[in-house]
Amino acid sequence: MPDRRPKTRIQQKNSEAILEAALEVFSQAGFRGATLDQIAERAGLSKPNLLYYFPSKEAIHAELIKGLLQVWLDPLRALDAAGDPLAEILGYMRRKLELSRDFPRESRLFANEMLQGAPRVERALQDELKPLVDEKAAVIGAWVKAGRIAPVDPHHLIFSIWATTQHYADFDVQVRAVLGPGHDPFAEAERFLTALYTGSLSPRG
Amino acid sequence: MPDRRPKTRIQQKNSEAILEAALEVFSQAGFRGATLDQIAERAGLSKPNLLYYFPSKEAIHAELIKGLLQVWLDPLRALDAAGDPLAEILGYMRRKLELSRDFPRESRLFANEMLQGAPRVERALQDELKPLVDEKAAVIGAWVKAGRIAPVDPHHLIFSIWATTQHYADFDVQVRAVLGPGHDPFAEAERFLTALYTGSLSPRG
DNA sequence: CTGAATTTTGACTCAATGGTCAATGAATCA
DNA sequence: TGATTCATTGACCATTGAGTCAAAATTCAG
Repeated sequence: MPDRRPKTRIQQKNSEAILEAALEVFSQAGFRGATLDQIAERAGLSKPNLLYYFPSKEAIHAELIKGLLQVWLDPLRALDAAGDPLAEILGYMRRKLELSRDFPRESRLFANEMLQGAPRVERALQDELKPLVDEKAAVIGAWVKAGRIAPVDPHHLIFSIWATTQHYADFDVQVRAVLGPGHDPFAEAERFLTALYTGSLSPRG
Repeated sequence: MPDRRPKTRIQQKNSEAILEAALEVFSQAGFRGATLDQIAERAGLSKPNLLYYFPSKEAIHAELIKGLLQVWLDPLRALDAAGDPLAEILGYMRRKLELSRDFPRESRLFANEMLQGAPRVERALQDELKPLVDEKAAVIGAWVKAGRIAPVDPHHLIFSIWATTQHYADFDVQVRAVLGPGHDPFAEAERFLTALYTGSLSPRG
């Protein structure tokens, strides 16, 4: 069995192909909806060969999920208490929206996990997500207290940024069905959300 | 085989029990993740008995989906061009949030469907959702043009209401994990979203 | 070039799952 | 009460899907 760190070129290449294929399939069908055959086919491997690289379906999924939360949280980590409040929050929104645009499959994988009740990430939510969000919510809370932005609940402000940005990845079909052709949902979303938060957060609102 | 309209008391009762159980299971596990055994068990029936009432797993799911879009769109239909702009939009947000609170399983069922690429509702999105949204977007657009609310993209305003309200049903686990105990997410959300849209939509923003 | 290590696969197993069916057990109604 | 329809189920079946394994093919180091 190959080690965690792929050693040979072949292992490197095939592991990547498997994860890429698995991301595609899991994000679209959910964990139970995905089959190893689908993943193997998309990766250009036979099923037994796929199982030579990963011990189980669970393992592939776990590997995919592992990095996910980190990437998802990075933009929030970058929110700087020393910066300009509105600019920081808008910057966070923008980075999150870019994630949705550039990694929609990752977003859907995560959404699937949440819908299923987060059985495989609940721990991580408690141990990593909550502390970070609490920390940044405190930063925002301080801005509010100092009168530098309008009074809002920091936690729910963060939720609203998550919700609005991820919506464009997770509900992509719906968004496009409603807008019709000739639209760039993400570009429009950036303009709209900038206006939304600017209007709402400016002090003395 | 029983007709569409249940005739006897027994058919009435069992059909309902099946749909109720199926909603529970489908919304949590997705279509492929759900099994007839799970549904049958939850409905208190044997699997063959369940299949006496519905011809297939597909049929149960279809029946569930059928009514869904209507219920989902009702709050938007109620948005009144003759009313006060801000009050109408806030009212819509509030009704949508109540749906999320009172029917989270329906919300998740719908979200599952969207994540999967909406294979079973794409037609309905085109034929029913889009026209209605376009109509109401035009109403909001007229309010903007009249200077009665701040200039915003009506379609994306509606998207943001969908996103923020459904988030509390679909990502319930995450919301609760982050907030910790002692919170009423929906009550807090109502306050936050009211402030968000009031601050952002008030004219001369 | 040769032997060892790595990679690939055909042929399996075993459990789960959607669905069928004939037979049995209730209701119901004349 | 007896005949007829409705409801329920145990025993199946076919397929799919996760995972195994020994053997074959390929790669690679010396």
